[in-house]
Order: sequence, then C-alpha cells, then structure tokens
Amino acid sequence: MKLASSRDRAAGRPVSRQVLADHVYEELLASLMDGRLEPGAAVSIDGTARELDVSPTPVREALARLEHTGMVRRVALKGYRVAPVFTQEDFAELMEARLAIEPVNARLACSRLTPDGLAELQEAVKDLETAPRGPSFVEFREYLDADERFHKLIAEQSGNQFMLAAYAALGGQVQRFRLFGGVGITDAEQAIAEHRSVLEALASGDPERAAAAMADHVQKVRARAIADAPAD
Amino acid sequence: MKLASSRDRAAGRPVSRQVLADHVYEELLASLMDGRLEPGAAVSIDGTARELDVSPTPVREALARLEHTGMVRRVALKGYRVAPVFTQEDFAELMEARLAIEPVNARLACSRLTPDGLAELQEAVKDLETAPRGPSFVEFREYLDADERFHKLIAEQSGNQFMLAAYAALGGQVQRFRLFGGVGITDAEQAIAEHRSVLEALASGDPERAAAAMADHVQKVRARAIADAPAD
DNA sequence: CATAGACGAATCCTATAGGAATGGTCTCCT
DNA sequence: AGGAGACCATTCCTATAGGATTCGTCTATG
Repeated sequence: MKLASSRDRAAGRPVSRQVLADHVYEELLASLMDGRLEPGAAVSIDGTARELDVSPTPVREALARLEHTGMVRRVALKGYRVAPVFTQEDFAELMEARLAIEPVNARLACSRLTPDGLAELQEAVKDLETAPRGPSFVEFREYLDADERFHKLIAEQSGNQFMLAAYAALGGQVQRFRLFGGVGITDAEQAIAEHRSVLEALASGDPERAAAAMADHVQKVRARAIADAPAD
Repeated sequence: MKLASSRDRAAGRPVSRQVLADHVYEELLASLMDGRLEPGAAVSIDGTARELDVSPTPVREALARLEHTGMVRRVALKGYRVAPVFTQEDFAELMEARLAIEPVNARLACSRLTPDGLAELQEAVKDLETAPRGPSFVEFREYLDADERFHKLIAEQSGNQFMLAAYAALGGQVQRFRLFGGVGITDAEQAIAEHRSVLEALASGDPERAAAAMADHVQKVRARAIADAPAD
C-alpha cells in the first residue's frame, strides 16, 4: 500500500503538495472503517510510515488528529492502539446520545431548510436505496456512507456549528457500531422507510414533526440492534 | 517564556520524560484562555518553538490537537491562526447547543449519582463562591475554572462517554464566550444561586427536576449575557 | 502615475539521524 | 528445572537540515 512514492513526488508535479498528512489521515481512516485494522491492534508510527512510504512526522500528525475522534487511543509512551470493540453498553450509550442530539438537529434544520439542502437529502436517501448490500465490508460501505451523509447533512443544515461539532464528536463512532459482532445490514428496508419519513417530515416544514420522526428512527435502530445482537 | 531548556533536560532528571508535547499543549491553552493570544493572530510553529525552547515537532503535534477544540484554525498552507472572536450569533448557537446537551447530562447524572460525585460537585460550588472576581483575566480565572469544573463533572457523572464527548466538543469554547466584548463577571451572585439549585435538584434524586434546573440555569445565563452585551 | 514582474524574507512541510525506554528472549546460576 | 539478570531488537520521541511555497516590497516600464 503506497500513496505516492518519493520518486513520483520528485518527478513531475508535486502530486498536490502538502496534503501528505491529510492523505495519511484518510488512509488510516479507511483502514479503520473497513476493519483492516482490528480493534486492539497496535498502530506503529514507524511501521505505518514505511508502509505508506512517508516519514514518521505526517503519520504522527494524522494520529494526533485521529485520537480526538476516539478511533485510536494513545497510551502515553507505548504508542497508539485501535480502540476496543463496542460492547452492548457502549452501543446503548451511543444511542442515548444520538437521541439527545439528532432530534434537535432535525428540528433546527427544519426551520431553515433550503431547497438545495432538501435536494441533497433526497439524493442521500436515493443513494441509500440503490447502494449494494453484500456481506463484506467493501460491499455495504456505500450504504453506510449514504447513511452517515444523511445524518451529517441534517447536522450541517441545523445552522448551529456547535450542534455539528457535538454530532461530529460521536460521528466517527457511528459507523463502527456495525462491527460489534460482525453482523451485516439486515434492516435496510425498514431503515430506508424511516429515513424517508424523516425526509417527509423535514419537507413538511413542521419542526416538531421532524424531531419526532428522527427520534422515532433512532429508537427503532436501537431496538433492532438489540434484537439482532449476538447472544453471548 | 521557557518551559525547560535543553540544558535543564540534559542535566539531571529527564523532567518527566515525553510529556514535552503535553506541556506545549497546556502552555498554548493557557495563552488562549488568558487572552494573551488575541483572536485572529497567527500562531507560528517555528516562532512558538523558539519561544518555548523546543523543536517544531512537539509544537506541531500540540497544534494538531488544539485544532479539534476549535480554539485555533488551520489554513491549509498558511499555518495556524487563533479562532475569531465570538459574535452574538455564535453565542446564541452555543447556548442552544448547551440547552440540548446539558439538561440530558443532568438527568442521567441524577440517576446514578454517587456520594463521591456529589461531594465533588459541592466542592466545585464552594470554590465558585470563594473565588475572587476581579476585572482582570487572571483574577476571575479561578471562577471560570470552578464553573467549568461543575458542568464537566456532571457530564462525567452521566456515565455516558458520548455525552461527555459531545460536551467536550463545545467545552473549550464555553470559556471563551466571556471575551466577546471584554465584559467581566457581573452575574456571579445569580449564577451561584442557580448552581446551588442544580446541586439541590441532583441531590433530591429526581431526574426530571435536575434536568429542569439545568435548563433553567442555561436559559438565564443566555438572558443575562444578551442584556449585558455591548450595544454595537 | 499606475501596474506588472521579480527579488527576498519568512514560513511551512518533510526527511533523516540520534537518544532513551520498553518488551521479549536467551543464558547463566542456584 | 526454575528463576533472575542481561542483551538485543523494536519503537517512540525530539532535534536538525533542506526543499518548496507564499507574501510583501521594490523596481522598471508603459
């Protein structure tokens, strides 16, 4: 796995210049999302630098940023490690937090929804419907991306930078809860219907109805996940 | 301003080893809180490194972490800058977000409050009462610290890591809103009384009452700040 | 006099090298 | 054979140096 060898950079164009640390960030994020990096595994700075053919400095900066997302943890002097898997308690806490934040986002977004914003939301739901849903990570990645995009768009449309920041604080984790047990996407049809309900509520212009639709969606996601949870 | 010169480190004990980047982080944070670094000012990596007598590497890592708190912004290729001052719109957004998050924290914390947690909260309120309240930054810094500690303790006592993360996402900003206009602490008596009400509600064991007390506090903070705002 | 081009200083970004500590393994002694 | 101590490899952390870019200023020209 190589981003762009020093030879390539030394040659013609500077590839894009200065985004090197950003590329490392994106590459590590993709590895975490896809499960290539298993929870608990050590993320060596030097090793990652060699693997991506860069120096340790941008890797260090990328990891410092990733630490704030909760995906990796820094153990003072032992380096970075991938955060442990979700337990059912973690999942319950995440849903509790989403239930506190996301309905508020929906209410705020409903008040100041623009035609462009509505179009983007409709596109996200459409992608959700057409995305493939296989058993492998790469196969339902587009589905998860569309899901994440839908909720993030609502947070952005809220017009409140702090609510967006609060959502982003748990946003990176939202994706990973799917991995707690290795279950795939089994509730796509119901989830799509709920997303459509949220979309309709937003389009109706009634803020309370939008908030209620979002709360209903989150609660049903929680209920389904508990039902699907592996009996340990 | 020097942390620990290389000569000092080269001498006897290694100071504490490896916490160099953390010291830079704390030092920059203090400079931002105290207003020594004015909003909009550039934070040069090399300059900060020279000023603190360290190499640019730990400064870079500290700034990468600070970026996620919103205190500084990274402009791609122009370096880091201190985030601009709060406008009244920013303040309104912050209070809206706090109103969505903090009452939930209070409700959750009330359900699982421990005697130790209650004692810590009581101590924070006590510090709030005894802290000096002068016009200068350094003089009411203890007051702000106690305020921040009170709210952060409740977020921690909620037992929900994601609610704590959501609160932390806007926590760094909570302090800085005092600077939008340069007004000092003018509402200490009322704020202390409200904090005491929140504390009593938590001790009563009624979650809904705790949430209501916290919501009332945040709303009154917002109302007072709007009244005190400089007429521009 | 205004504007375009060029030069220079300051800054950021990356790479490489060296010092220090941790963890594992091997050997020696009891 | 079991345990303690030492050695080695790996890794992290910091410092220094060099390449590349941006911004401000100065000068020459239309």
